[in-house]
Amino acid sequence: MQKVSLKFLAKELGLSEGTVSRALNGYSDISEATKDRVIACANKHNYKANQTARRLATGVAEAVAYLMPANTNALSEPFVSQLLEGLGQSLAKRNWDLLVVQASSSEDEAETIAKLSRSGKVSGVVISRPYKQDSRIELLQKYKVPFIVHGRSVSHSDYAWYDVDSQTAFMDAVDHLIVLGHRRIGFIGAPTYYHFAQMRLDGYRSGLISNGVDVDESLIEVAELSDDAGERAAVNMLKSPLPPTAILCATDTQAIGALSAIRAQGLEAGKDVSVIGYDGLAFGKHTNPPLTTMAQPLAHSGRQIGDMLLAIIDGGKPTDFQELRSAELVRRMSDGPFLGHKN
Amino acid sequence: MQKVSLKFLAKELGLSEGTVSRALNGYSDISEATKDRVIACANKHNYKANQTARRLATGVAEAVAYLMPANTNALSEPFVSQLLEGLGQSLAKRNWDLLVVQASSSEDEAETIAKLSRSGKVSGVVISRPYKQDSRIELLQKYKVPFIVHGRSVSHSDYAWYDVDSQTAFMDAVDHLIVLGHRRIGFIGAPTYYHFAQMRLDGYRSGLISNGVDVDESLIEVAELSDDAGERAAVNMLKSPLPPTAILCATDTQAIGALSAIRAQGLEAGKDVSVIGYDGLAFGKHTNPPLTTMAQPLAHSGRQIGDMLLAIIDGGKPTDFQELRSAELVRRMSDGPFLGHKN
DNA sequence: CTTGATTCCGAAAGCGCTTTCGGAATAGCG
DNA sequence: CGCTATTCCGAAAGCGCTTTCGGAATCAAG
Repeated sequence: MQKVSLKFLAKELGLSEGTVSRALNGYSDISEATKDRVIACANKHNYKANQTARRLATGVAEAVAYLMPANTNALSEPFVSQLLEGLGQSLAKRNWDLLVVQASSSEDEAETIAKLSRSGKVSGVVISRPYKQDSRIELLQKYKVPFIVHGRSVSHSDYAWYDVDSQTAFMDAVDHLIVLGHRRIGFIGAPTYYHFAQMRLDGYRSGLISNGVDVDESLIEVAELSDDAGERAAVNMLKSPLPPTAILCATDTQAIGALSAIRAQGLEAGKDVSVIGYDGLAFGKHTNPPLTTMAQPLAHSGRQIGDMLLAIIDGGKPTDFQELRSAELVRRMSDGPFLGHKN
Repeated sequence: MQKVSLKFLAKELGLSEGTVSRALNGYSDISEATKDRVIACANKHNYKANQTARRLATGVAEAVAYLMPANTNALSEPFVSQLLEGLGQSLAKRNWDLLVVQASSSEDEAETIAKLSRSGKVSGVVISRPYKQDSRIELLQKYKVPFIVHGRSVSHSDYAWYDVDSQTAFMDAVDHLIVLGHRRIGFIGAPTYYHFAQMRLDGYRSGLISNGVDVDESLIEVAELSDDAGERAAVNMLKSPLPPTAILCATDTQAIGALSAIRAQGLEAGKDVSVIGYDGLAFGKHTNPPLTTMAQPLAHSGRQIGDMLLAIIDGGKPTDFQELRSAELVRRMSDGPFLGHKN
C-alpha cells in the first residue's frame, strides 16, 4: 500500500506540492483545468490529506472534545450516547473529530480541562451537568477555549449554554399533581452541588407555594443519581408517619427506584401514590407501571449543541448562544388522582 | 497567557530544543542534572507538548477510534457508553485520545473506515457488532490498522476479537426452559447479517436438538433491534394457533417489547409464557415483570478491549488476542415453569 | 602525558501540509 | 506593437516537535 501524500500527487502530476494543496483547498489562483486534473488524480489515488500535518500547519485542531460526566451510571447513560451521536453528526459536516475524554475522578475534572485546553488538541469543548460553581467553566473561560455547557451553573450569563427549563418543568409537575388532588407531595432531589438539582428543587418549592401549599421539609430527600438511591429515598419517605401521596423525582432513574420501593410496600404506583420523573427516558415505557415523566427534548440536543459550538468557534459571541428549551409532561401510568386517605 | 513551547523552554534554560525534548522524553544521553533542571522548568511553566506536532514528528497517532454502530437505538445504548468509558480508562494510562466516529449510514461504514485508516489520525480502531461478512474488517486488515472487533464475524480466526459466547448462552437458556418443562419455545432473533444473530439462532437450535425437541420454524421470528420490533414479533408468535409457552429473545431490548406484547394479550409473563432476554441490561430489573436474561460481563469489557488493542499496537500478534467470555443466566421474574396448556 | 572511550549536548534534517510571495507567462489595452 | 494588468504556478518558509549524527569536553587507562 503506497502511501499517497501531497508529494506523491505533485510528482504524479508534474506540479509543485503547494499548487496541489491549493487546488485541493479551492484557492482561486489555480486554473479550472489544473484544479480538475488535480482533483481527478487525488480521487484516483484515494488521497486523504494527513490531518495531523494539516492541523499543525493551519493551527486549527479541527476537533472538539466532550467531557464525559463523572459518576454516570448505566441507567442514565442513554443521554450520553444520544448527545454523542448528535454532536458527531454536527461535526461530520465539517469533517471534524469528536474526542471523548473523561476525568479519572470528579476532582480531576478541572485538571483534565486544563490539560485539554493547553494541549491544543481541540478547538472547542462541551461539558454536561455543571455544578453550581463550576471550576471547569472558569478554566475554559480563562484559557479562552470555545465551549458549550449542557446545562447551566449559577451565574450563567456570560457563556454559551443549552439547557432545559427544569424549574418550570417541576412547577408544571406540581400543578399537575395539585389538579389531581394531591397535597402531600414529596420530592426526591439530587445532590445540590449540581445546579440542575437546585433548580428542580426550586421549581418544586415554588410550584407548591403558588398553589398555596406549605412546603414540608420532611417530604424532601436528597439522593444520588441512581435507581437504588431513589429507592432508598422513597422507602424513607414512605415509612414516615404522614407519607406523601405523590412523589416528584429529579431524574427518571431515581423515579424508577421509587417505583420499586412503592411496590415493595405493597402499594400501587399511580393509585396509592403517584410518581413523576424527569428526563423522558425511553425505557420509562416499560417500567411497572410505565413512568409518567417530564420529557426533555433529547432528540436533537446533540446536534444543536454541536452547531452552537461551531458557530462560536467561527467567531460568534458566546452570549448569543444561550438556548432554553422546555420539557413537557408525558403521562404514562404512574400518576393518578388522589383517592383520599385510606386507613 | 504566554504559549509555552519547546523553543520557549530552551531559551529559558539556555539549552537547545533538541536537548530539552530529549530530557523530557527520558533519553539516556542527558545528564541527570540538566534533566532535573529541564523537568523543573517545564513544570513551572506548565508545559504540555503540542500533541499535533509530536504526532507528526513521531508518526504515531496516540489515539484510537471507536466506530459507533449504525442503527443504535436509545434502549440499547448503555452498552455504548460503558464500552466508551472502559476504553477511555484504558487509553488514559498512556494519555492517548479516544475518537468517536460514526458513519452517516451503514453503507458508509466501509467508506468511513477507509478514510479513517488512511488519514493517519488513529493508531487503532475498535468496531462493534460485526456482520457475517464484514467489509470493515477486510478494510482494516488491508490497511494494516491494528483493530479489535467487539464480537466476531464468520471467519474470525485471523484477527483480534473480544466476544461473549452467545451460542452457548442460548443453549443454556434453552436447557433452562426445558428443565422448567417448556417444549414449545419461540425465538425472536435479530437480522442475520449480524453474525451474533446467527450464533444466537444456532444456539437456540442446537439447544432444542440436544434436548430432543424438534425445531418448529413457525416459532422463529426475525426482528430489528428495538423494543417495538420485539413486541410486533411477539404478537405474531402469540396469535399463532399453537403459540409458544416460552420465548427467547436475541436481545433484552426485544425481550422488553415481548413483555409488552404478552401483557397486552392479557397474559402474564413468567407464568403463562416465559421470556428470557440476552444482554443483562441494568434496567431489566425494572421491567414488568423484571426480565430474566443471559447477562454478559459488560463491566470491564471496555477496558479489556482497550488493553488488547494497545498490546497489538505495541506489536502483539492479533491472533494472540481472541477472548471469549461467557454469559450467565440471571433469573428475575419473567421465566417460570410450564403450567400445562390452558383452554 | 597521550590515546581511546564516554558523557553530554548542539545542529540540523525532517514529519506532511499550508500559505505567502514573487515571477513567468499570458491577456488586455491604448 | 509596447506596456500594464491578470492569471497561474513554483519556491520556500514554517507549524512544534523528534531524532540522528557528530563533535567538544571529560574521563579512564596505558
